[in-house]
Parts: sequence; C-alpha cells; structure tokens
Amino acid sequence: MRYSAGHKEQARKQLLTLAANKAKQDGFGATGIDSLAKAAGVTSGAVYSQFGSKDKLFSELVDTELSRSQAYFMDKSRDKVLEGLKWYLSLSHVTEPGTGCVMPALSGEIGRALPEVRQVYEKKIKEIQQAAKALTSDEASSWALVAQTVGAVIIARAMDSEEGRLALLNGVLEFSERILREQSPKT
Amino acid sequence: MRYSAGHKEQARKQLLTLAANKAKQDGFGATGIDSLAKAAGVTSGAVYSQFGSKDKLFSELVDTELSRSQAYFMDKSRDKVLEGLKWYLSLSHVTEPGTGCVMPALSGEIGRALPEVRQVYEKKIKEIQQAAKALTSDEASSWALVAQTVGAVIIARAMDSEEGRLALLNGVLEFSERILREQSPKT
DNA sequence: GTCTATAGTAAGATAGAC
DNA sequence: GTCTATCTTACTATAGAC
Repeated sequence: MRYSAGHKEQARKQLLTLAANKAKQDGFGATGIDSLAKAAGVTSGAVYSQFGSKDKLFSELVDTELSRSQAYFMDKSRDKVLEGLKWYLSLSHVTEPGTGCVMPALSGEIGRALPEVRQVYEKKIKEIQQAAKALTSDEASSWALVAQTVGAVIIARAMDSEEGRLALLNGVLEFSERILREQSPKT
Repeated sequence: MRYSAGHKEQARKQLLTLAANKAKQDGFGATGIDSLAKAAGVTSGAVYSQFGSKDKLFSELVDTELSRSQAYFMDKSRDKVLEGLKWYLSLSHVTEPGTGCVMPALSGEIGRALPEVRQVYEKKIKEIQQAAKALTSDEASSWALVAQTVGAVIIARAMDSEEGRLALLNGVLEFSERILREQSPKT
C-alpha cells in the first residue's frame, strides 16, 4: 500500500477533528456534509467513503471528542482539576465552542441522536463523574459538579452580554471550588 | 371585526405553544415550518402571515416558553421550589421534552440564535437566579443551582439507560436540597 | 480513496384564491 | 388571516472518472 495504516488512521482522525470543530461551532444538524467536509479540507465524497452516512460520522465524531474531554479530567490532582475548571468556565471557552469541549456544544443534539451515540456518551460521562467523585468522596456532589459545569457553559452561550456570562461563570466557578474543597456553601 | 383581539391573541398563543412543544421535542432547526405548523393544526402560510420568518417565530416561541418557566419558579416558598425541583429532575421530565421546560430543550440552539433571542434569555434566567438567591442568600450557590438543574436534564437526555439517568438526576436533586437547606455538602 | 457531477428530496419563503 | 401551489435553494446520498 502507498500509505501505512498509521497514516490512514491519522488522516481519518484529522478529518474527524476538523469536522468536529465546525460542528461544535455551528451545530451538527445545522451544518451540511459539504461544509463539514470543507472544514476538513476534503469533499463530501471523501466523507461518505470514510463514514458511509451522516449519522455514522456523528457517532465517530462524538466518540472522539468525548475521549478528548474525558482525558482532560482523568487522573488529575485536585489542583490540576481546579486549573481545568478555570479554563472550562472561562469566557474564552464560551466564545470559542469550536475548540472547546463537545459536551456543552452538542449534548442537546446527542439527546436526540441514536442510542449508539448516547451509550458512548453515558459511558464517558460516568467516567468523568467517577473522577470527580474521587475528589469529593460524594456521589451527589460529584454529579452536581459535572452538571453545573457543563450547564454553566451552555447557559452562558445562550446569554447575550459579557457581564451576564461572567456573573454566571464566576459564580459557578466559585461554587465548584467550594465543592472541591468540601467547604460549607456559606458566603 | 369577526373575532375580537382577545381571540386573535389566544389563537396566536396556542400556535406558539403547540409549535414550541414540537420544537422542544425534535429541535427547532431540525423541524421544518410545515411540521411546526402542522403540530399547531395550521399550514405554513398561517405561520408566515403571523410571524414573517422562521427566526421571528423562534424569537416569540422562546420568549413565551421562558416566561412559562420563569413563572414556575418565581415567588415560591422554599418547599414549593423543592417540589418544583423534584419534577424538574424527574425521569418523566427527561423523557417528555415536548411538555417540559424550554431551557434544557433549546438552550443549545438559543446559543447560536440572534442576539435578540439571547437578550430575552439572559433577562429571564437572571430573574430565575434572583429568585434562587432569595432562598440561598448567596450569589455563587444560586447560579450553581440554576446551572446544575438545567445541565442535569440536558445530560440525562443525552444518556441512554434509565439507571444512568436516575443516578444523575437523584444525585443532583439531593445536592440541590442541600443547597436550599444550606447544609454542608457532606454525606 | 478522493474527486466532480448529479439524482432525488425537503427546506424556507412567496403569490394569489377565498 | 389562512389556504394551496410553487419558486428557489440546500441538503443527503450515489455514480463514475482518475
């Protein structure tokens, strides 16, 4: 063969990543195959020969992106997680969905996707919650931490003003720090 | 005139409500005008004579739905809010987005909508957060409460299994009760 | 494996009858 | 004000050249 299997895999991953950036920016369903392909520097024919259908592209794209997000929070110290949360709950993450986490960008669409996609989603988010639980030693607070972090970015993106977004992001960040330090939620 | 202004207003509201149910179920962008109109028992022509464009329909639809959600949480006692959260974080709310809150169903799309829509969204969610603050007396915890409640429903819908959904929903509900009772987040 | 070209379908929006 | 019919555009997916 002309190219090694490694090269082919790498080209496929790059197509997935670049298409994912476009999808996280504009929405997957709202973006045509032509646009997704163009974002990756190929044509729609290449996408269909690689993935077969738009649904299957979505499946693989979500899988790849979730693995990235999961790796971001796994096996990290408390301080590293707090650092990660500072970026996650930052204005730049809110204003740049294309390079950000897939969960706030595409969870709405994943909720309406095929069971196959949702199964992968559930597995990955459970692993993230388990990582959080290792720091909070508490089932309820670890789920709350995950939900409020993802929820905050989604809500911030739906807001209009920078002040409004910052009030939300800073409030949730402060509260997240309280959870991770197991302090009482008092002012 | 044949019908009173009150009747016209009521017909418009009903069209908005029924189209909103369809949009919350299947996504607004993913649903054609014909389908949205059909859900309300009219044709696409009626929608255009009432709203002029799909974007304007979305604007009014989001406005109406947010007012409904806001009213659900405003000026309620601590016990009434806790009751409300039990429904909000229930399996039936997760599996029936059409009759549920607009925020978990459409926040993702609102984040990509026109500034006009996001301005309304910001105003309403700030009012909801202020209502939460009246119960928690704390800026950070009130934002966290809002973010984790909306986030939990979005994530639960993106999950596949009932057990996974329940673990998340019950965890977040338990933690919400802690916030509202101002207890320490310990087990 | 990726390209160009195209088939077939469904979308947003408009015009004219009633 | 709502309907039916239609214009135009964009979409998913496929076929054939290289």
